Amino acid sequence: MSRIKKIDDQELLTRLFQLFREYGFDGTSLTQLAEVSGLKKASLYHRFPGGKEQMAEEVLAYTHQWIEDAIVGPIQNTHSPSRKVKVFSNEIAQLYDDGKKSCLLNMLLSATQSGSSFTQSIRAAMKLLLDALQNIAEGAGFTGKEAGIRAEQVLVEVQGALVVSRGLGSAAPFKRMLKRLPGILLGDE
Amino acid sequence: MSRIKKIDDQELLTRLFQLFREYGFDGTSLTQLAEVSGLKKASLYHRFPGGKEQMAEEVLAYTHQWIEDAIVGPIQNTHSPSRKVKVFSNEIAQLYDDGKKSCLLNMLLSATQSGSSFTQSIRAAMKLLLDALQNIAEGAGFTGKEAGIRAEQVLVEVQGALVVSRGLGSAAPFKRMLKRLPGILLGDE
DNA sequence: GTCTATAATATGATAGAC
DNA sequence: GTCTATCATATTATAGAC
Repeated sequence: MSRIKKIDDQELLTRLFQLFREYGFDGTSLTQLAEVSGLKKASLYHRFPGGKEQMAEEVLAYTHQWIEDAIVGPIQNTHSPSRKVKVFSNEIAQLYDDGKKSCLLNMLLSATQSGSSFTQSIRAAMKLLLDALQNIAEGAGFTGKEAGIRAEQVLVEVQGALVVSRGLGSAAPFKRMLKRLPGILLGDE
Repeated sequence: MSRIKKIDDQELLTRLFQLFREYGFDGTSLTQLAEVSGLKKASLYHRFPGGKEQMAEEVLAYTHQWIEDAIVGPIQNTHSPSRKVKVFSNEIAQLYDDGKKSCLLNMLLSATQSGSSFTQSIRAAMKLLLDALQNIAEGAGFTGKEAGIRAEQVLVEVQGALVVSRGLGSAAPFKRMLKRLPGILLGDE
């Protein structure tokens, strides 16, 4: 009971991710992080010598990877623009549990330690999403510039719908937002 | 130097508001709250016997009042729908400093203590905003139901633009969002 | 109404055994 | 790689003087 990992890196990051995205950086304590991971604090420090800040950074890196694997890749491998929109919608509906769960990027944006490296990672993740969305709009016939603006509008709608749905305690705004996405990205208003 | 207030209630709440909206509930400490208010911790507890939680609650109540005074009222006293949109846009552009500052409602949505009364106040504030926005859309000729949906979309766009603008470190998404508002509320797409 | 002083607890973090 | 035990500090909060 010592030289083998009680929990593998991916499962560990998944658990930490869930805490950070629910309570944010300052709202999440080491005690909580230890509880959900099934590890003692000292063991967490063995895995993350940089402490809580490193945990959040790695969770952000993990999220970046998730965007590439679940969004960017599948969209690239899909030909029809309208099916690309479906791929995107389905993935975020699952990730955010139909608007009931919040976005890690928004939650970590508030962090007190935010002066550090979170800012970069959040920006990079958003840009990754914007690129994928712009790809869709360009496939639908929009010029690069116009496609970029529509991609931005979609990211705005997604983030906003998450805030409003949680604020109102209703999944309805998130679901209505999903219905607007094809019109924005494919231009069929 | 004892029986008179060093800082009046309104100015005090304004200072606390700025802290909570920048760092959120868990990210804001009593030390910080004491610093910005110019009061010692014990004095803060004299003004807010319920401690930090009461401070946040009263800041939320103060925000509710602000919405009524700066948004709901002026919109009711404006006749042209297109001018109502301008009133709304100008007020939020100022409140959020063109997208550089975050929304208190979003920040307190994350609070650990959120199980308590924040949830209600946040919901009430959002509903107040939705009513004002729906008023605009109805004035522009939309039916109650359609006006409600457009009001919701505007709230979503505002909240989302704040997240994206802060995430990307650019005011551009917020400004582009402002330009979309007339089209959504007045229907001139 | 504000202050100094202090308490009680929680927090992020480390030392060292196994 | 994980654990128990512990530390130093920061946090929320209170007592009591002026």
